Amino acid sequence: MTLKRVAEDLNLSVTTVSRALNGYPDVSEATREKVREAARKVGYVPNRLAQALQRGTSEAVGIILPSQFGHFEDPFFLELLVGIGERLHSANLDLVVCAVPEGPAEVDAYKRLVEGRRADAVIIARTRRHDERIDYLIEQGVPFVTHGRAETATPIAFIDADARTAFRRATERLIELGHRRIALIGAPEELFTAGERKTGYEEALRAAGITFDPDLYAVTRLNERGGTAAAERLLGGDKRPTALLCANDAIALGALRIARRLGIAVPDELSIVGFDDLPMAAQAEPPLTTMRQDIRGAGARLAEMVCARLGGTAIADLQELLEAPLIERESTGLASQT
Amino acid sequence: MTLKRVAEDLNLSVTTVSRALNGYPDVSEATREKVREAARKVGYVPNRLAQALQRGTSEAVGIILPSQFGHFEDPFFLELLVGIGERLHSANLDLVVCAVPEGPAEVDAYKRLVEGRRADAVIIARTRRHDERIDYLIEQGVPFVTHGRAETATPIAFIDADARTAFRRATERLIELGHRRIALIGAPEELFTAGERKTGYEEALRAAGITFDPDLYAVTRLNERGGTAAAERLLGGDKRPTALLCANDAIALGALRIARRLGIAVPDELSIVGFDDLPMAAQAEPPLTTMRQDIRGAGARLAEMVCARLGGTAIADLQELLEAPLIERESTGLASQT
DNA sequence: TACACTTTCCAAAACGTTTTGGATCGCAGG
DNA sequence: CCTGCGATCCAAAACGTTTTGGAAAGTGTA
Repeated sequence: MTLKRVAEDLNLSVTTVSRALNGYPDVSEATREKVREAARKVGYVPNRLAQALQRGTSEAVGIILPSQFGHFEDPFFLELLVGIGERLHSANLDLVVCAVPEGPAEVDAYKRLVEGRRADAVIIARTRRHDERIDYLIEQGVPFVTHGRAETATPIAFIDADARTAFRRATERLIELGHRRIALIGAPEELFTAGERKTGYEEALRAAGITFDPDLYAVTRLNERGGTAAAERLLGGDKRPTALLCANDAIALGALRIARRLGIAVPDELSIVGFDDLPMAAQAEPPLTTMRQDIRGAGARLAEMVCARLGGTAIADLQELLEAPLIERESTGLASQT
Repeated sequence: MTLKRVAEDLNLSVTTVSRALNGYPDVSEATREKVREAARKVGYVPNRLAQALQRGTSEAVGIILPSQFGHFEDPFFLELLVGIGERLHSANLDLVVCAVPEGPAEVDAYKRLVEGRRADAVIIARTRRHDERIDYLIEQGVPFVTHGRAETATPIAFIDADARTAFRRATERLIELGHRRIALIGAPEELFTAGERKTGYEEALRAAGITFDPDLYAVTRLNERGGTAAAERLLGGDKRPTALLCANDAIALGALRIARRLGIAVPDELSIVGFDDLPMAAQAEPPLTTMRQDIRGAGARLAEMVCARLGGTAIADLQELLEAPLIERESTGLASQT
């Protein structure tokens, strides 16, 4: 059902019908009502493509889903996606998703998205320190917002958890509990957030006069399997840490499993801290101490920010750092006296 | 950069440029090369919206993400999404995702998608026995494929795990191991697959001359929390089952947790079986016996099917039932003699 | 009566493609 | 010289909308 057909039925011009439906003031209330009624009755729905073509915008935002993140172990992305999707939907924007293997294909996918005018703006998640996707978008002048920061020449619109502060506080708390040998299982170093987490951890150590021990630092992928691997290495050695700070709840849960397998009591012999506060964290055995991040909320905010960006809001007004408070449960406790 | 600009640069008509790029035979090889070269040099990318409008197709398929499924506990959807997305991307189709709360908003979202010509076809996941989304799409004549079957008047294109056979086999195996009191934690009954699973279970019981005991049947949501709740009920009673068949790995993991909390040894006192074979299943303590389902593969196949459907393949040729083989690990064993 | 101003409507252009239905030219065959 | 034909090219219409720049009719004012 097209505008033309509705217009013919009513013996009006398409112009008038269009303007009636779009709330222009130059159509009488009587005809506006007639038009609304007729449109409703025949089930008229505007053709998105025609609208988009005419307006020169596609009313859609794109996001790339690196397939690697699709894995079960990493529920982060779906949660973010739902947050973004819901909010965009209520703003009457479509969300175009491309799943591509991580690597050069990613930038290509963004290219197809923006150069084919399929999306007015894009969202980037899991930013890397030096991110070609961001470089490309800046160069092209495409509006975008990111979840996570990056090292860029010009400022970008982002939302991010303040992982540095969170990790500093968590480390301070562990020190307060008497821990001295605190290990960090960090994220892959190309991720911007990896540096933040490590910095926060180091700041707290330094403030307490503890020197950073490279043997107490491991890097691994952000999933449970990564956690088990790293924990095996760290806990298998002779200078075993008394506390384990994990980049992720998934990693922390993996570490918890290893501790159990090795017969290390948590929290009596080993304290473990995660990040994210997944629902599973509270149900772990013992319930996991972690830093809370509202991922779905961040997704919703990201969607709002992308709308704002499209509406012309300045980048400087679209940079948000979210607190990630420490939720103390039962996986942390006083350091053992050994 | 538009077709017109390219044409002007070359002193050709837009017609010729268009036809040159699209491989029509009525343009000389010499001009075709010139056009290709010029287009490449100025970075011409066709405007998807204009193409879509003209062709009357949007080159996109839609999928609705019920927000409820976005939850961390249920990684199913993301995996499916990645499978679908990758394959569609390589077929040069866009994937438009809407996240909406489950309920009437779902059908509305599909309406917006198809009536606004935003998608040529749609994919439905987690089908319900009586599914308004499907009814609507059939009525509208919109091509669609589903993950999961449904009770419909006319046949539909679907892909689904053969949960009935899988659950029958699993139950048979438990009976073979000496179990008599086998409980089932099923999915919410409005889901089509819930009935399939229960039927398979009942078939095996009947064949072994065991009568179905309603006290050994619980229904719960398909996530870990659902599993803990249902297991608490089933294991707390006096006529405790010796085996637990779960609709889901997530549920099974929840049940495992409850067994541990109640001090019930797995598998010595209680056998537990899941479904999906999430990566986590193999790493559970003890490693979970489960039925394997390749969700990402199903997603890819779903994408192929939707392409086939758009290409005119008959519905009858697009109905696939996938085997879900039993993977025996250490959460199952001989029935205890109590 | 003429003028200006409002209100209400509309024809036509535009967005960037694809496709239809020729038009033009050169050349071979009669 | 005319006809027919293949090889190239192109103008214009079409897809469904929004927007521009009026036009027509009504209303009050001088």
